[in-house]
Amino acid sequence: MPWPKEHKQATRKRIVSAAAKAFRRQGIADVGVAEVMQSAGLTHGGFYSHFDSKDDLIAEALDYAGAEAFEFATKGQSASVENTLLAHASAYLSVPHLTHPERGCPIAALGPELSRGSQNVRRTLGSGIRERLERLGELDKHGTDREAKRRAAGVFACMVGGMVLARAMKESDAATFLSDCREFLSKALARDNGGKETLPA
Amino acid sequence: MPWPKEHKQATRKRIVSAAAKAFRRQGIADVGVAEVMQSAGLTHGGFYSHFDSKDDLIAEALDYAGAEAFEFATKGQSASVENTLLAHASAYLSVPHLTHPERGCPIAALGPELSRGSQNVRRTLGSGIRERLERLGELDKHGTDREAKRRAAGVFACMVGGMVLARAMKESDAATFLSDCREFLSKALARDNGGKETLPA
DNA sequence: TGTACATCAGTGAACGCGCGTTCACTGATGTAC
DNA sequence: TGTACATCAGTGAACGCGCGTTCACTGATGTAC
Repeated sequence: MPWPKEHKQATRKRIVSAAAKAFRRQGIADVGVAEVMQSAGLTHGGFYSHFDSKDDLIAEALDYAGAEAFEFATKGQSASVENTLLAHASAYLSVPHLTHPERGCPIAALGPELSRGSQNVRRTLGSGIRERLERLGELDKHGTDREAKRRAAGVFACMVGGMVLARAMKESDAATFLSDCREFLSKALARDNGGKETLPA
Repeated sequence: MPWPKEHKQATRKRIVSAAAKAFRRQGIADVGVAEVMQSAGLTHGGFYSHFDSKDDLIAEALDYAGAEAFEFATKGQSASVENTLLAHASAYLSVPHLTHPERGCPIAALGPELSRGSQNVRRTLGSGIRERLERLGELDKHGTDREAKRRAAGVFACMVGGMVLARAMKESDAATFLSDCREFLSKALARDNGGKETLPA
């Protein structure tokens, strides 16, 4: 082997990372293979020695972005607050996430575009969402499993829709809107937990 | 005037309607001017006597789609239920809406793509959302104005995100997920209204 | 230790294609006489 | 009432461009001797 075995793997990861960032910032259709490769410090010709098609890259970038976004949301939580469902949602419905789609949730940035994608992309998308819903469910185990599942669904929907809407607004309206969404969830969740989920203002 | 004055106006409306449908079904980037014109029964050459650019069409189609979707959601409400915020949200978070993006909410179908659009598109999008939030606020006037505004924000977020997520899932999971979202909102809203907002199962 | 070599990651020109847009034109229409 | 005409909605060929993809190649690398 003339090259160290980790070398190609590292390059591939650089491409996926660059794609995950560019797709979330500009949309998948508006980012070409050449642009991704340039962001990774390469030329476009080499792309097909790493991936079979742009579509393969999309699926892999989606996986990568999902993991990155989860990390981003976890880091964004106030240290003073315990790791609850509401804390997670509040970190998601935040101004840093609003202004940095390229590091944020791929569903908020690309959801409908991904839903219209290939079978391969849709599969990745579907299992990513299922996993995310399970994790959210684990953060809030009050009541029956079915109740926890419903809560996770409603909160996740509010997170994604809140971010999609906030990014669709004038920037001056967006921060207030996000704050309204957080407050709404705070009250909705407080109902089931006797107020335990309420965040400090 | 060699042609009846309503003729060109009617043709223009046919183009806008075809675009509004095609964009929501396939995404804006995947629908060409030629395809829209063909759907309207015309050839692509005539497009620029109606619009300055594809971008102008996008903004107009967005307006058209928003109005159409509101009508769609209003018609979808069960006749037995009074026209409340929850009833509106339940009609939105429905299987017909899930399976017919081409007649549904343009934000659920195209939100992020529109947010990345031109200034013109963003302006239309922003004012459409503000108007929608106001209408939702009018459906539920309990508590202070500020509380009603928060409720409208949270519910709208849950509607949009719920639909985006449901469409991103396997079809077999989507209906249950939508039902979970409706239930979540039902409980969240019941809290403020002493149960008045609860829908029959 | 030094050198010739095989490997293969990455290069860059080229391809076919579909897009948004332009433009010279055609032909259906209501009007003037 | 019938006909010649001006108008302009709609046609379809053509354009430049950027895309995803292919492919013959280059040159940096670890290995064999």
